[in-house]
Amino acid sequence: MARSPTSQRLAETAIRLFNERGYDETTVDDIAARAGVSRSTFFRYYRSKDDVIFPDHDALLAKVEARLTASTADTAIVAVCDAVRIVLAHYVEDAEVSLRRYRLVGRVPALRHREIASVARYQRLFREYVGDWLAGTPDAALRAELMASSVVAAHNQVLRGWLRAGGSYDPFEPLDHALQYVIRTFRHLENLEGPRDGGDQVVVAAFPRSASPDDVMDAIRAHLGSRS
Amino acid sequence: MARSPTSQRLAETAIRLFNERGYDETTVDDIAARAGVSRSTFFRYYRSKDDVIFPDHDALLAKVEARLTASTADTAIVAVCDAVRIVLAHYVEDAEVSLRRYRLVGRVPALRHREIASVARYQRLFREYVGDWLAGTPDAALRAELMASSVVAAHNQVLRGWLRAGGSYDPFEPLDHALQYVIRTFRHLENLEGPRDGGDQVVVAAFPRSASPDDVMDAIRAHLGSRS
DNA sequence: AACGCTGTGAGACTCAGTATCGTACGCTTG
DNA sequence: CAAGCGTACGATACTGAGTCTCACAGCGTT
Repeated sequence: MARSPTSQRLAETAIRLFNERGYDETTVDDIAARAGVSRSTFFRYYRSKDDVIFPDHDALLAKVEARLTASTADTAIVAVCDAVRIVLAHYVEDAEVSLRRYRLVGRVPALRHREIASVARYQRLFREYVGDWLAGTPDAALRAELMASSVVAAHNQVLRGWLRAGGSYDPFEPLDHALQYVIRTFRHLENLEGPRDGGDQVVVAAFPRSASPDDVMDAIRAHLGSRS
Repeated sequence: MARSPTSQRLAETAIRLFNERGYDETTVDDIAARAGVSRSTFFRYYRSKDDVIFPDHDALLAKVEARLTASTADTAIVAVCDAVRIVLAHYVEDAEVSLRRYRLVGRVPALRHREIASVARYQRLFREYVGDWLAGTPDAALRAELMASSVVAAHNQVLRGWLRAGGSYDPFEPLDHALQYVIRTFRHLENLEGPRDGGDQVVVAAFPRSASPDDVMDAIRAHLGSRS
């Protein structure tokens, strides 16, 4: 958290060298030497070579968790959508670093794995939160998994687009747009008793005046998603 | 694919040693020695130490891809749901190995990362497939990402449950159940012009006879997912 | 001046992963 | 039978990540 000037310089040197020579071609010795410190010092600040690219993910995860537990949203899915903004905000905050890292990660499989692994931690956090919220309802675990993965997917999609575009616009509008999809998609799932149980379900229907009964039946069949 | 007896013995020895002493405490030398071969031979069959736990993932991915391109489903989401069965089938096929690996992966972060990374490859494959299918429609990339991640999430949820239960039941029924959720949830998204555009949309509504106009309005508001 | 604390450097060590060379075995082909 | 040939394996050396231990310098306290 409290980044010392030394660790700062190490991170900057590392990114620069990775971009110049490539990740695999840069040794920790190179980074340390160029930053004017010893190899020991590097590993004192960063537990591994790739840590220097992905710093404070733990801190960010903690922030997200705090936001979740403090949430006053009336729905789990809304709370999670709200929390995921923190993540995007973090990327936008230092866009420079995010962009450099994005280009790097795209070229180095090892870093891509690392990135994917940290995303999975957010998804897990969300899954557990939603799972607790839905506890006791039917298919709670399944719906929690679906909601969490969808929120993360929406976030990733928006983030990737923004990074590909070189961070040239405000990504929060598309994020809201994407999260609307998710919220609208899962609201009904959240209030549902079960997939086949119409319990206290409320559904809205609108047909063109010209629709024949057969048209209506076809539409209903399509919406029920009858399997082959 | 064509597993030689030597590679087979190496894999078995490795899993046994990992369970006995732990993953980090077992060196490649240990595995090779116990299997009666040299270190060189180990790396001839497996590119890395963790490869011995996750073999033929490439082959499985190819099978899934083949199934996708050969699919005759009338909807992208249905095709993907169909394809994901292959993955589950693969785990079920040698349940013994899957279960041992599951227990191991749960304890070793490095292996968990590896697992997550390979899951991400399926998700990416699905995303690209759905993206091609939806190409040209509004929010194609976003919807593709959501569908792909949901199918994968449903699969993972079912698989984890099955593994936790020690593989004691047939997981395809819960998988169908979960995929029904996904299909029913995303059908309407697939046919949608856009989130706000009611174009040729058909919606079904049902209210209890006792519902007042206000009840109806509240329900509609809730379903529209109006934000804070 | 003795003490402790903190940040740093130095060096040894383990182990994963790569590359190279040598060699034994079994196979065909003349 | 012998000469050649490919495949599988062993042996060895090397690079580099990551861990650990010790030493030392600076700096403030009492």
